[in-house]
Amino acid sequence: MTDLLAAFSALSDPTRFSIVEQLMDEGELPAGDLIRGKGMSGAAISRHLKVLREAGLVRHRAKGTMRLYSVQPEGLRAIADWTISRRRFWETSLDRLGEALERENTWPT
Amino acid sequence: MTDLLAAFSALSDPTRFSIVEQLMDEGELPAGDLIRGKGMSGAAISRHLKVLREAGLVRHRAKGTMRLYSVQPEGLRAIADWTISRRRFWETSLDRLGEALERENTWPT
DNA sequence: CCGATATTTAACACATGCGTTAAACAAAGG
DNA sequence: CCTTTGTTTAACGCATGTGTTAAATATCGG
Repeated sequence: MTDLLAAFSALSDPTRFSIVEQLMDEGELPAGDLIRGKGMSGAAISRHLKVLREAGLVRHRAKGTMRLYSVQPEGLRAIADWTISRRRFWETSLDRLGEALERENTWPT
Repeated sequence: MTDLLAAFSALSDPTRFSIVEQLMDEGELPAGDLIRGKGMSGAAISRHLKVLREAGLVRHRAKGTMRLYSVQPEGLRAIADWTISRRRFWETSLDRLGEALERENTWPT
């Protein structure tokens, strides 16, 4: 399976998507923090994290007995590159990419 | 399920992804054309097309007994919007969105 | 070394996904 | 009408995905 399809597959699950969003919003977090609030056993979350790791969307490093998870940009790049390469299909005359960017805060220079 | 997750889910299947790519490359096509070359029964492709329709990624119109399929921009927009909103995670200092765009051919004005 | 804490792996049950073939439908044309 | 062509739906079987609980691992601090 390509990187891109693996990324789509991994993100298509609501639990995994919310994990990625949480890591984007809160930065590096221990697995335990990702378990709390998801209404699911630690074992289930641990397996979701494995899927995200194998899709290249997150990475983790050991700190003592904890595993600190964070977003891995490479996996997202596969999606971003595809999206950009096909932008002609989602852009409209009144909604160019440049304007889409302006709806967001400007990136740091 | 949100539009975004439905789109990810629909595109995570290799057959469905290839259908969307083919429609992007070749434009509107009858279901029969999408069946040929996929090495799979028409019934299977028809069900894949239904999944893509329900995810808002393709649409179809009747022409005689044929169904002409094409890409539906709205579904792709969900992905594009999310990707752009999170671009900070896949951009790098040497690879800004603007430069990524320049790697592609310029969009029509 | 022992027990407590953090996380992953194993084994299992159940739901969903995807392909098949056969049947159903719909439009077109003789 | 009746048949042919194009496409979808139904019924089924098998593989994969996702959650559970229990057990395994690993690190830390006496």
